[in-house]
Amino acid sequence: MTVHSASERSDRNDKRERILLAAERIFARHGFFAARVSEIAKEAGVADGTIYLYFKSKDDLLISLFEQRMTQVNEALREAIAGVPPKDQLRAFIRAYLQLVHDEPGAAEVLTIELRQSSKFMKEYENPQFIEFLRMLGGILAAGQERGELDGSIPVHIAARMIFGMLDELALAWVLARQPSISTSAPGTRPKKFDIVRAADWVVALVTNGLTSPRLAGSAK
Amino acid sequence: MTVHSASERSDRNDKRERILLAAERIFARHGFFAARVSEIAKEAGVADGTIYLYFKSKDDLLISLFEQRMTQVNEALREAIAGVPPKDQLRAFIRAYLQLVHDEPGAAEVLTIELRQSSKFMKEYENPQFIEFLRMLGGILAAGQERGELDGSIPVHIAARMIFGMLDELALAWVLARQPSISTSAPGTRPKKFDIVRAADWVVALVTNGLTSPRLAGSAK
Amino acid sequence: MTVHSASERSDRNDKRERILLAAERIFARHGFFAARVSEIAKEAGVADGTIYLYFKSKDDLLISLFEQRMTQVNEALREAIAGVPPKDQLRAFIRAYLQLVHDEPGAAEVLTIELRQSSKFMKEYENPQFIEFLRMLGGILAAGQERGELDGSIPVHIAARMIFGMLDELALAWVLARQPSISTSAPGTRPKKFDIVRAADWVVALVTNGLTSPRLAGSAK
Amino acid sequence: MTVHSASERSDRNDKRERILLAAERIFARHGFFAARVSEIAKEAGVADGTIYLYFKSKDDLLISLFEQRMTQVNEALREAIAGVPPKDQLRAFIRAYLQLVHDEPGAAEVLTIELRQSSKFMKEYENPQFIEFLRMLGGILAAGQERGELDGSIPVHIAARMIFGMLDELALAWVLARQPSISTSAPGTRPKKFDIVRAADWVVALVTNGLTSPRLAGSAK
DNA sequence: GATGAATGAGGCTTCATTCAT
DNA sequence: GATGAATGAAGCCTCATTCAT
Repeated sequence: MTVHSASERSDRNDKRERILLAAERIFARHGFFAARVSEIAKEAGVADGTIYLYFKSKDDLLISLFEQRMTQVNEALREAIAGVPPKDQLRAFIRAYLQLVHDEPGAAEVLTIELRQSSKFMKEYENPQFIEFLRMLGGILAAGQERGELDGSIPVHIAARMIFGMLDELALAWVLARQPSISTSAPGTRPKKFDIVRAADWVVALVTNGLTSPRLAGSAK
Repeated sequence: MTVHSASERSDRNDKRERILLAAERIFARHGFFAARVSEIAKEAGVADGTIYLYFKSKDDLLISLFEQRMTQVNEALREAIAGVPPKDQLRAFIRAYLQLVHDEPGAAEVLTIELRQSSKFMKEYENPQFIEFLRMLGGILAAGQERGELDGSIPVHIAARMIFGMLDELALAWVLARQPSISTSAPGTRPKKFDIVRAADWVVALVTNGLTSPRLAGSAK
Repeated sequence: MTVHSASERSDRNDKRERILLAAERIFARHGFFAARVSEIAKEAGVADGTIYLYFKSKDDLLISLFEQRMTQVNEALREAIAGVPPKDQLRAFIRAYLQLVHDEPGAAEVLTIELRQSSKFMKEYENPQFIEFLRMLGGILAAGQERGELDGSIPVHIAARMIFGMLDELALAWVLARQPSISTSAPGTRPKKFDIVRAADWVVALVTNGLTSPRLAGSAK
Repeated sequence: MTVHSASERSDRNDKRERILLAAERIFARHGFFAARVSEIAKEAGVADGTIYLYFKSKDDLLISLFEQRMTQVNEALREAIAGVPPKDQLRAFIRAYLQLVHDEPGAAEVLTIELRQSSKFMKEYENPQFIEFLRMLGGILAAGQERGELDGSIPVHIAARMIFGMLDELALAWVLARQPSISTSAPGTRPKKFDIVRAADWVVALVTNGLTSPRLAGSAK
């Protein structure tokens, strides 16, 4: 309401956002457990105690990071499929997801690696935004089934999981492959570098037609 | 050296195996970082210090567990596809993998959740048995491509990753769904229970023919 | 300096007094160490920093509270014995003290419990108002001895301490007994509730005649 | 059962006792809150972590210290009045208590100062051994009343409290007076040194006959 | 080999105090 | 004067690892 309101609110949001960004970087670099709160504070350019003005605990910091980033992911995906013809929405969804991974590798690393990590969070905390993600993907598949375009024999929630599994594994492989590689790992052990954006077409191809050779596909059934 | 050698060696192996089994249970229950070495020792029925006679460190314990279990998995998979006609090997591989998950949920939980755990292990340590797993799966796919049965436009190592991603995600969803679950989680948030063994057919269906409705598949291309 | 001086000074005193009152309540509720400066500020309706405009530190706040309250106590006691015949002053003193405890249980709790709190305050800081309290009580006793009404074999400063000990212990027992008590303490463990004002007569009786049965008292010596 | 049992048990008890003794000294020196666990460990000649093998927390350490020392006090008092004619038990009790204070000033300091300190412990934790102490003292008084030797008009539990108050205050004054005195306190502010053992007779005198001059006592009533 | 009591480095977190607004 | 967000020092406690028995 006052002239200060806007800038104060933005200051506050700025600092909160800076801490989240710093946490993202540090979690990506060391993993949640190995990450030190003091290192996050240093990276964010704030005092250790300041983090606790914005987050209840280190755990809360990770959860907040999940929620914020997954919310952004869901919003981006929702936009990506908005106005797209139903039959092309699955392709749009997959492409948009891998594009996000490409554009925000740090976020992808945290979401991909830490998300499932440590039963701590998978068991006691059900990421509501991840649920939402699966719901959106499942909705696209269900609509396709209703239109008769997609095979109805695979339960939608299972199919959604499988597709997420593919995307997630590709994201992980890509994220790990693009590391500067600190250690002198034996050649060939690290995942080969590849174009994650281009990989979207492979996922789409697998999901829509499977791996069966097109030559055989017509006569297969 | 003595007449006791055999039994002593077997005693030694027994104890090592007991510790690994205990570690598997505790890691599955709490996750690697939250697991306490002393709890593993208690579960194994040995003293804390005894663990360090068989393993260099807690890290080494997890890595050894990975190697041992993945080696067993690879052996089981190798047996499962041995003697199977090449065109049926992919199906056999997928079925065998999910059957193993079903039979050894504790091992599956550790492999699935902790495997990607924390850059700590994915970056500094390349699980050689996991590489071998991907190589085996990739080999099946490459052979199929060479026989002209499988589409060659998707790189083999990418396709192998995608398939592993599906299997891994299904395993994770299934493992988490079967928890007794202490807390009263909101309805619908926890993955629905499903038959992981039956899910194999869905994976095979997706991988071979995709999700496109069979009616359309013929006329699609 | 300005025409506002008076009201400003009184504003200032008001705020200082509000902070002292808030501190008294919070110290009584949690004890000095467990009390948070920010909670005192909130109770007083001022900002955290404001407290430091009126007090040097948290320690200073406690000490100021002691001085202020003990000064009030001493004034009240001085008034209570003023104009009272010498031989009745001890009784008046004791009654007035326990009446004060009854009327200001919060102050009593802080004075009683925190007064001897931690060597921190008993060793490095000699509460001058407490000294004054003992001096006043000792003066009454000395006068009684001089008049031959009181036995001179017990050193005055020791007798004063003993009387204060009785009063203080009764105050403590009474203050703790009147707690709403959150926890369900085992029956009989918490001090029984009693009338602290009426207890004054018991103290007077003990101090003047001891516990020896009146029947025996005459023939005792 | 084995030859090691005895010494092992005694080793364990030794270390526990050493930690308790160290805690007693450090608590007496700085007070509970200002005392540092690491300083206690150093004083006890053990590592910081070792303390947590014997006590759950710093709080538990203080509570254990209370219980142990008060148990010893109660045992000593019970022995002191055993075999003493009922009419002399009160005197014996008082003397024994102040003798204990004299012999164990460190314990007395902790019990006296920290016992009531910090509502934390007085509100949430009712020292069962202190209850027992009051019960023993009350029992002596009740027996005296039944025999007609003591005046029955003061409730026993109140009288017990008053006597404890006297003893406690004397103990406190004596403990604080015997300090080497680090700070340069103004002369006369610190309690005068006195013989705490001799003070027992003053307490007995006050408790039995009051302060009224013996000359007047006979004609008083 | 086996034990498990002891170690002690190091992290998360709190909170009295400051100071720019 | 008043504010309250920010600071950062410092403490309690954990737990992987060691080593004397």
